[in-house]
Formats: sequence, structure tokens, C-alpha cells
Amino acid sequence: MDGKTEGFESWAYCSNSALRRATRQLGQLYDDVLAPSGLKATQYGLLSQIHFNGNPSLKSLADGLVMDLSALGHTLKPLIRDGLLELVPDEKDRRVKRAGLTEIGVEKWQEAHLLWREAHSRFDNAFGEEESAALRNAMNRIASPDFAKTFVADPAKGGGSAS
Amino acid sequence: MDGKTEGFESWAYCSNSALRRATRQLGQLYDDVLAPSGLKATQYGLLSQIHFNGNPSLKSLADGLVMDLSALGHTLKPLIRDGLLELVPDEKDRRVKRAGLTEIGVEKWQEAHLLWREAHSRFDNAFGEEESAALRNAMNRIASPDFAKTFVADPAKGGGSAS
DNA sequence: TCATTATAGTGGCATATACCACTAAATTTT
DNA sequence: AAAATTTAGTGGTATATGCCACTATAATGA
Repeated sequence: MDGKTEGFESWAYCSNSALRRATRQLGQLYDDVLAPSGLKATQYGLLSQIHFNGNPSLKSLADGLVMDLSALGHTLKPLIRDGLLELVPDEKDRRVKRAGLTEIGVEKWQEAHLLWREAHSRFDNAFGEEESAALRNAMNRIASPDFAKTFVADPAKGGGSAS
Repeated sequence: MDGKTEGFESWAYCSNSALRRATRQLGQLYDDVLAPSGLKATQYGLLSQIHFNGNPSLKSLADGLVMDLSALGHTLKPLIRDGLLELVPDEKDRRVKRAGLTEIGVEKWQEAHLLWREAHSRFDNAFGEEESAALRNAMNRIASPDFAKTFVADPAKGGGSAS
């Protein structure tokens, strides 16, 4: 770690950086496959969650995505602007807004979904089906509140100040 | 996958989305640990790469990070503005600019590095040391040019058009 | 019921990251 | 060597994402 270690894989030593690097690469790969639909992989993901969760509130969507609520609001804007999504105020609780696909949104999602399946199978084939499933498990584990709790509370040695 | 499957883990089925979700979570966790240094985890990562690679050109840095060159340029700006980094034109090839830590940059990096070690050990403890190493391997594999090549060329069934 | 507090969203600002068009400089062709 | 091509960076624009301050509304407590 002294800057002159020849074989030292500087890109690989940090879990967080490694994750981001892989995410950039994979995002690129998925984006390319989804490109014909005009959607980015992130946008397909957003539409999918809204689709699968049936008009979720922004809050629950943000929680599920482990994303900041305001960040979610921002990322939804282009999709709303393009008429794929709409926000509907909840009847019971007027603070709440529910996201839903428009007709165009559903069509676009279906179109993108076909491309996504191609990307998905490419990934599984390139990475290995089992490894792929294991990877998703690992990712879900990291994204779980439980993991965050363990990470934060970790009483391990390493300088964890108790204050 | 029809929207009403109760137990369906909608957040988990897509490798790309799963990766992003985990990346958001982990980024948050690392950011919190690094916060006292005033650096985000991404910025610590940038400084580290520059530190470990000894004044790399922006191009080689971008390649190593699997990042778009212009994106790299943009993310470096705040660090340059804050005096942690500087870009020095290469002598031999006047197209090239090399990034280097300033004195302040080195100090800041050292400060952040201590915090990073804490985050690193927390992650290892929470996720498991071996799983952690395996994860970094998996991430590095995905980030490798080889993987991208395989992904793109994949002749698997699923609609891969040969054109 | 009224004041306090908690919850859901919005808007502004900042960083992270990509694409495109453009410039400058080096490399390759002819 | 002049022209064509490739390479390295920059600046603009757009999406992705986080924090903070602020608003509206609901839930709680005195």
C-alpha cells in the first residue's frame, strides 16, 4: 500500500469502490442493450418497481429502492415529463402521492422488458447462472436494513470509538 | 412476474438494479464513516487511485476506474477547487494531463484513509471476511474488459442478433 | 381543541456520471 | 511534409443521487 507495489491491484482493494466500478460497467452494458427502447437501465428499473408494486407511494418506493426520497422524486421527473408516469395524490392521506404507469408507460415498459430479458440472459451467461443468483443475493443482503445495522453497530476492533 | 405475486422480491430480480441498490446503501455507509474527513467515499477513492498510481494521466485513470473520461474530469473539479489535487501537463505529450495530490491533498488522504480502514473492517466484519474478498473478486470480474467482451459477444439464445 | 411532533413531498444546490461536439496535439498515410 | 486519423481533454447538457430547508398534512399529547 505504499504506492510502489507493482502488482498491487489498486482498483480492487476497496469494497465500496469495487462495487461502484462494477456498477458503472454493468450499467453501461445494460444501457447499451436497452438503448433501442430509449430508456436507461435505471429508468427501466424504476418503471419495473412501480409496475410490480402497483402504484406505490413515493416513500415506500424510495424505501424499497434504498434511495433518498428526494432523489427518487428527481429521477422520476424525466419519466413524468415524457408521459410514462404520473403521480396521483392518495385519497386517504393527502400527503401521499402514488406513482403509476400511464398507458404509454406500460407499453414502453413492455418494450424495454423484452430488451431487459436479453440483457439478463447475457449477464447470466457471461457471469454464470449460479454466480449470478449468488451475486443478487449478496447485493440484496448488503441492501438490507439488517446489514446496515450490523455495519453501523459493529463493535469490532479497528478503532470503533464508543462515544 | 405479474404484479400480484405476493412473495416476489421485486427489488431483487435484476442484477443491474440489485447492484445499484447495494451500491447506494454501501456508499451511504462509507460516506457516514468518512464524513469527519469532509470527503465522500467516491472522493476518497479518487484520491487513493491518484495516490497509488503516482500521477496518472486522466485517460489511464478513467480507464482504470472504468469511467468516462469527461465524467472523471467533472468529478475531479471539486477536489481541484478545494486544493487537494492539481493537473499537471505532461512534458512529453502535451495532450496529456497528469493528476497529482497537493500537500494538502496528501494530508487529507491520510486522514480519510484512517477512517476508510474503519469502514473497511466494519464491512469485512459485517459481511464476512471471505465473502468480502469474494465479492471484490466478483466486482473486479464484472469490471474487467473481458467480461464486457463476453457479455456483448454472448451468442446465447435469447435473441442475440448477429448483425 | 390547540400546540407539538412526525411524516410525505418539493425545490434548491452539490456531486457522480454519461454522451456529444469541439480543440489541440500526436500519429499515420499518402 | 501535407492531409487524414487517432488520442486526450474540455465544456455543455442530461440523468442519478444525496442533503437541507421548507410546506402541507396527519397523528399525538396536553
